[in-house]
Amino acid sequence: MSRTDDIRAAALELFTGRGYESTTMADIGAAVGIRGPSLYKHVASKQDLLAQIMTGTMQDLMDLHRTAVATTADPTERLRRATEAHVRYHARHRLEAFVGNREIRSLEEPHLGEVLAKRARYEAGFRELINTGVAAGRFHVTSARLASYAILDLGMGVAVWFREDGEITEDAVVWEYGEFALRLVGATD
Amino acid sequence: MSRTDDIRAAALELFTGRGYESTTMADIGAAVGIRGPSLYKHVASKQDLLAQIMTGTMQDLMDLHRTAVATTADPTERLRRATEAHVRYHARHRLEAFVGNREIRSLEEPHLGEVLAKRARYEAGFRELINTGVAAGRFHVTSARLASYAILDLGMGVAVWFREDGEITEDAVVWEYGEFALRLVGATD
DNA sequence: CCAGTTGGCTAATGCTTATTAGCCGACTCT
DNA sequence: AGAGTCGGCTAATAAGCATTAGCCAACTGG
Repeated sequence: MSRTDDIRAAALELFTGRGYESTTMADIGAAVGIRGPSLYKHVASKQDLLAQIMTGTMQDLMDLHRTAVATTADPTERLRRATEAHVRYHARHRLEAFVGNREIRSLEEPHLGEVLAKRARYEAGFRELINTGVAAGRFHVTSARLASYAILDLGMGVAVWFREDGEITEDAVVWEYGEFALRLVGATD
Repeated sequence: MSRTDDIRAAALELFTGRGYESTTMADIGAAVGIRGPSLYKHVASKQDLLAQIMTGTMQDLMDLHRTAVATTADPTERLRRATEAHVRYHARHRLEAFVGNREIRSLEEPHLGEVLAKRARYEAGFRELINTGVAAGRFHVTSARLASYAILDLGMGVAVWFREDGEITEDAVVWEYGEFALRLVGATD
């Protein structure tokens, strides 16, 4: 763990707690025991710190989604695994996910476009999963788009309220939310 | 009342689009055709503008919730109506709801405490609704807390993606999300 | 043992910002 | 008409901020 990693971790925590705009380079420096200007010996800029968090988060989510969906063709099982991966990431990396969702407005080009494109593809993946299930007569929803929005939003919510030391474990949330997703789409098993 | 309301509306729109911290008084002034400093002839401060939005939003939500739940004792119907009110508010007043959720970090005391307290009571209302249904054997969930988080998060999501001129109408979202909520808690009707 | 690099520091630079002061024209009421 | 208020304006105030410049001590590798 290098100093640079410490800085990234401190920035992540501060961005989560008070937001990108309200976090100063001096704050980040103080969190790792140095002065604000010294940070520039390790990172390019404050904006770069944000960009790293955002692009890394979307990349991780995409990778997990692909892996989750790769090993079965059954619509119900695919949706369950995709939802579980989604929720598990939002519980386990709640700071990254929280910042990734909340601070898009502070991300500048060219990273903004990249992240938005990745996000659109991620959403499309869920919608397709649901559409396939509906076409196969396994899911029963009026609008696949609404259902996919709903499932994705559930995960984002997890990043907001989940606590590692809370009374609900990560596994409990993952399992229950997987169930919620299947109930949502009216899966017949 | 014209000017002051125009200013509040402009501030709401700008806070939604670029966030509280990134919105300047000059921006808000420009949106209503005057200079930044002139705003102080109508409002006390930028922070006051935010506080009005936040407290007003929570108050409206609480009122709607109480009304929705008042006219029936059936657990399923109560949860459906509460969810519909929740979702309808988030669709119809998406800017208020969006800012209300996203900018809590920028709200200062004493308004912060007030808003957090109201929000806690609002959440407790939903949890109680679900607990009652579970106790009556009408709902089937492992954790009422998880289910209430899930339903509330769905509404917040609506405020993010809903568009008045989109292809999905407010009524469609309200109805479908009401169904989602009942499916989520495994309501037996 | 010394040249170079690394990673700190303080001071300066060049903004941007909320808010206040103080001025003034236009309208209102008597 | 004239006193007062209303609602603009520009200029000043007093910060706060990201980033750069330039300095220096400690390590490091040959």
